[in-house]
Amino acid sequence: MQKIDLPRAYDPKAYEDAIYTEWENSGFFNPDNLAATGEPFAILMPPPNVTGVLHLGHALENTLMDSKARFERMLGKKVVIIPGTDHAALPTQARVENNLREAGMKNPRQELGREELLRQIREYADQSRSTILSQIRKMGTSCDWSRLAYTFDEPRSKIVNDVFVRMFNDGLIYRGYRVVNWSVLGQSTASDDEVEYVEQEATLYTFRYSANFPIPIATVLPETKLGDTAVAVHPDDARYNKYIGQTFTVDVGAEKSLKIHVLGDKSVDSAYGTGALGVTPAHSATDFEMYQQHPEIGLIPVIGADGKMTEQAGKSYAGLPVKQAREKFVTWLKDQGLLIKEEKITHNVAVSDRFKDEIWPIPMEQWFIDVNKQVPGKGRSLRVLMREAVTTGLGGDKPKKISVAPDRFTKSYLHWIDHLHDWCISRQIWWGHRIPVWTRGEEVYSGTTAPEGEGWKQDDDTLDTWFSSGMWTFSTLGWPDNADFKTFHPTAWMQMGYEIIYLWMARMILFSAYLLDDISFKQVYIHGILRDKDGRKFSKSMKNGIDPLEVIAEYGTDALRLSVIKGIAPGNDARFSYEKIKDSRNFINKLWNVSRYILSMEDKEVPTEPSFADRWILSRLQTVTKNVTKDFENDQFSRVAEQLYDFVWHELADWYLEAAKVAINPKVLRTVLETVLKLMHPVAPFVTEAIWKSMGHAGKDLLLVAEWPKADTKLIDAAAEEKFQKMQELIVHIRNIRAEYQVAAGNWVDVWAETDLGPEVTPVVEKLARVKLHTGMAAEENSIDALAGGVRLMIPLAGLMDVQREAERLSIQQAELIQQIESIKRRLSTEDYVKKAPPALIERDRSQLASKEEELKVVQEKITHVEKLSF
RNA sequence: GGGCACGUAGCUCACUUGGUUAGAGCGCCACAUUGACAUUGUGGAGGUAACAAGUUCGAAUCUUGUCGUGCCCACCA
Repeated sequence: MQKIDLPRAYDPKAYEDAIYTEWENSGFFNPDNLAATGEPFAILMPPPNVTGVLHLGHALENTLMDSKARFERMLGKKVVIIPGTDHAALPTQARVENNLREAGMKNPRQELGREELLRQIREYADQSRSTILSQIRKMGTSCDWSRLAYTFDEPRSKIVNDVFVRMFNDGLIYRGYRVVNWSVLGQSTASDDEVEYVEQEATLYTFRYSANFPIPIATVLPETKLGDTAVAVHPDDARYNKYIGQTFTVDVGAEKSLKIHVLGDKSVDSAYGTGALGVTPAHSATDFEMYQQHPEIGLIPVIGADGKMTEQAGKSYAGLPVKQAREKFVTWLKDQGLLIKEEKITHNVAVSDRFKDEIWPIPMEQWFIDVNKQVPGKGRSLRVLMREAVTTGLGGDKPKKISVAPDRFTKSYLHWIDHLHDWCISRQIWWGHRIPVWTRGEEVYSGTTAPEGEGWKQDDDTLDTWFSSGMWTFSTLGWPDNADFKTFHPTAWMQMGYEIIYLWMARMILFSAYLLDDISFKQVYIHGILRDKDGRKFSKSMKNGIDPLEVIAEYGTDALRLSVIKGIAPGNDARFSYEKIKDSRNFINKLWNVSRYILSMEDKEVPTEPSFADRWILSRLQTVTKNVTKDFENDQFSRVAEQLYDFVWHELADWYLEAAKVAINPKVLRTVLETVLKLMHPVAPFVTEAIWKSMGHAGKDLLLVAEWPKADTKLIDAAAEEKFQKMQELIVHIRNIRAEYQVAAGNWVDVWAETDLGPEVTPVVEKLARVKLHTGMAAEENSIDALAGGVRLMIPLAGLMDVQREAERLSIQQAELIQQIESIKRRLSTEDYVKKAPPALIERDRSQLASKEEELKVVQEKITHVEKLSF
């Protein structure tokens, strides 16, 4: 045996960093160094937010996109993964401000001022960014670092401004006075998608505005009622519909009176509460819509951006925090005898997903993208374009259709599109792209730079962070003139978690459709989220987080990669546990040892003819190659991992390597190993590259760019597969029959098994018997004879079941067989079955029946035998 | 309230167009052990496929209903 110079166990730490550096230095991460004839294939890395460090979800994403990219690269395509990060405007500023608050600062914006706070945020973001970039390297992602992008860098910012100006000039961006989601703590708006709902106990107050007002109403927010301008009732409600159209003047005890119009509106549920709805246009999005339909009712903002009551709420309320105003108003209602009922209910409170404070609907001037207006030159609205991109293709052009996998997410996307409101893109925070609009008196100018002349003032607001991420697929490629843009857009493949379909995917579709008249990517793969072993989300507060870097340090990157994609179904959440990582680590080690063994056999002589075992493994390898290729093409990553696991462990290692010990064929061993390494490289890049190198591949002959194997149908050998399978059955058969002889033969059993497999098989059976039937412990006593038509073995009795257990097992087996036989007989005597079922099926039944009857006979003989033994 | 999923072994999950005896990993039990690998090997136990009805020669798979679980959206006056 050749000296083995590889360690007994694979140690990832000894290889990973060096291999990554070698890949990087090879230049093959950059598509410019790949064959120019290859089909372009671009994947844009979903840019991680610079709000912190990477977690397991990022490990999953990196594994998915990198596996896909490595597969496509080996197919010969011109592959690029463009890495990048997202400045994540509001989340990042929120994170830094929250940190400052925890450190004792009351109002960071006031205390630090714009410049200093921005400096601190930038510092935090830069640090987070560099951590993230090194983590991406650790995960083995084969991205082209020369194309690194950042949503807030110079080229990206320029594109953001260009696009804004263009949309502004096209009339798609407008400034409007609307009710928006306002976070008092964050001092900024939030889009609908940035609002979470938390269930809370609250008091529902039922009251009348005044004694002369005929309709009672109910509310959990009494203080906002100081801004009511109408009451809406269902037009068919006999109790109230006589008042529709009337206007009442009511005194609400705040040194002012309110004019309340009574409106008829079909959306009012007359069965809920009092059956009437107090309309507060300024502090409810739905009431605001009602106001837009009936502008005559007016709008009275009573809560200000500072979370306190405004002057318009009345003198005695102005300046009060809302909670105090609520108490004051309720007390007043009680004193006036207007409060009819108080009851505890649970309801959903809107909360900012970043600042965690309660969201108040407040009317304000904000910037919006109009999703319903016709896009100049296209004759269709953005909403329609966003719909077309996943249904008919843009403008009915089929190649301009995005395929979403799994398809069910298309449905929820369309559902969302149908309920889409204009997108509020302005934020009142400082970290982000400043809105490129300048005003001077009544003049408004939008441009990429400040207009000429004195007295212009730039808008103070910044853009929603998704405004810039929505351009990611083309801003990274250097739209509009860069060669990359022409080569790689639309990008080939995209992946994301289902939780950002609306936030991100929708916005990418929007911008590409509007600006490029194209889709942003051809395929999108939606994945679920990783949960802990009990199905809970990973979160800081639960302290159940798993740090990918720690996993990598202990188990290696390949083990991490395998464990995150094993057992995931597209779009479904998956559970993640240390058991999975260990299992993957063990498998990586198995592959390592398989390779180590194969490499130690390199100097063995080559037999003149491949054995039936050689032909078997080569044949199986073709099937596996075919299936793995297909699964990669269809993004069935989990199945890729499973198939390779089964093949390497349970076919190659468990059967072939043992069988091959009889007649070692280094050439076949090497072919099989090389193919396996190629097939596994996309999911386990490091260990495969390490083995590849120790096979003598050097310099630029990297597995990274090795050619993907093609299944060779000439090597598919049904005869060899059948022979091998029969041999496996023979081993099982021998194991089963030895029980009959155990007493008769003492410590050793002399087993005779008939077979028509021929003399070639005999030595293999003997070899396998050592492993599978525990004959190895006394090999010299083991004897085997290759007799005509059979195999004769001496097998030790250690480890056999006791007679009683065997008897029980046999009687169960007998009962099952009888049942099965009867069921087949019953089926075969069904007229319809015989008439309608495919003939092959009936044939199968017949032969099965025969073999089962045969089996039953054997079992019954055994039972007789065991019964004798038990005396 | 509207929508989308799901319910398969103790646990986590597969089963690609309905067709042999529903599979795998973990866990459990028994056995083995200087040979590439204890990060190992060989076996075993364990399932009325949530329940019910229907379609079919045949259903885990298709239809309907019931029960249960998860998620998304809307609303919560």
